Amino acid sequence: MAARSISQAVIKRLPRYMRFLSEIQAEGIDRISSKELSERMHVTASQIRQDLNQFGGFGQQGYGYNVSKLIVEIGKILGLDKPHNLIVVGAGNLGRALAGYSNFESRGLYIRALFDAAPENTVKDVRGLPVYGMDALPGYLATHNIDIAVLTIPKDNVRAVAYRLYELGIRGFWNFAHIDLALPEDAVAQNVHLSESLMQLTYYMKH
Amino acid sequence: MAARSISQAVIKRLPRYMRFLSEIQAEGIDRISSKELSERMHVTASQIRQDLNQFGGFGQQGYGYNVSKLIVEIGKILGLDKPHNLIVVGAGNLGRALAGYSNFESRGLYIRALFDAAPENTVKDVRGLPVYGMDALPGYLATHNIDIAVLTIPKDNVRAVAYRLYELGIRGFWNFAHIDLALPEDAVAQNVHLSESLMQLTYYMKH
DNA sequence: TAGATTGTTAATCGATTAACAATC
DNA sequence: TAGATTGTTAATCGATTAACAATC
Repeated sequence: MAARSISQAVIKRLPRYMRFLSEIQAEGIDRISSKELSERMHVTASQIRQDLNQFGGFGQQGYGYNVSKLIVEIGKILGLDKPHNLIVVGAGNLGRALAGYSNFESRGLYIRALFDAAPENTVKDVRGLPVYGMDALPGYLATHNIDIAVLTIPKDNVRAVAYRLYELGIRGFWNFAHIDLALPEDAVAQNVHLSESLMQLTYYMKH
Repeated sequence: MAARSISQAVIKRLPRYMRFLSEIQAEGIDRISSKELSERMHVTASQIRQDLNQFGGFGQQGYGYNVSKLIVEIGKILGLDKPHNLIVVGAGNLGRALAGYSNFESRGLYIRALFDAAPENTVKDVRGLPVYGMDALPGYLATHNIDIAVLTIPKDNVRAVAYRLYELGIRGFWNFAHIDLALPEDAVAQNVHLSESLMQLTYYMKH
């Protein structure tokens, strides 16, 4: 489908289109023009058309875009047309918070289990999900089709754990430790730096 | 200090400079050239010099940059030269996870209390922080110098709660609900959309 | 058909990189 | 002083916006 070299700016915007289109769909609207969408999203209509056309002509002249179709198409682009199975490594508050996001499932993203160095410390389970010790990882990954690991463990352990998971076949890493995780070519890491977001807030409060 | 209209791209990078410089400082290094820093951060030396010079000449020809000084200067730009007091509204897993980030304090960001619609459900407290009911907000904010609210409550309540907090004097909002929070001119919201980050990951896994 | 709105090219704007004179 | 590296201007690159012909 998508030609090589779609800019990162466009890819960042795609999930945002998804969110707004889902809201619009939930309102029972099934047709929208780039102009209407641009007003809701506070971007230019030109940008919307330009972005979507990187992937193909999803609209229709004189009509606009079909909301349901667009959701499906953007979903395909984002790799959401097939389900993903995830594990959370690190069952602290953050790991449990992410495991509890039930709305991931509406996008085909299923969190299947949590792993923790001290699973016995986990007082309450999250949505009935199992919590295992780290030594259970090889066995679990050998028998379950997991493709993404959510890393919510302390910074110092991340590289080692990620490498171990890579060896066990995981190729997608959603990393919340305060480190830029670098991995072999065939793996992908998305590093989330929450504190950097907070510092942007303090910047804008000052200026 | 900073002239108007520093680009958003630069502001996003500033906290990242902070993180790397702190690491470098922790290694006992107190002097670094833009070239060395660029190799660590995987950006161009040109960009580093260009970015820093938007705010003033922090370096010295033939020498480079003093790490400690640079940390202080970027801290000033980011508004971290004065402490910020925060409350977390929504004491679920995510709220408790953020309240537990002890390393915010090294940047002068102090989480002082949590608030929740059902505070009695909070089994374990976080680092000894108090958890209050929502009706305690006016009294608490009248007697404590809080300037940032961390919103970790369900999407449907966010706008109403944010407006209430705004009326009680809060001007900084770090919002984790799946919504773009819009506020009056004199307030600032930083919206964190975790699921959008996950969808970027699935995109890159597919392509 | 006339009106609306896309797809797409061209123009503009902004951000990044390169280059080098200034200077420590 | 000579060497190193910044600060800063100029060149390049890329992303956004404007405009309009194509077409539903």
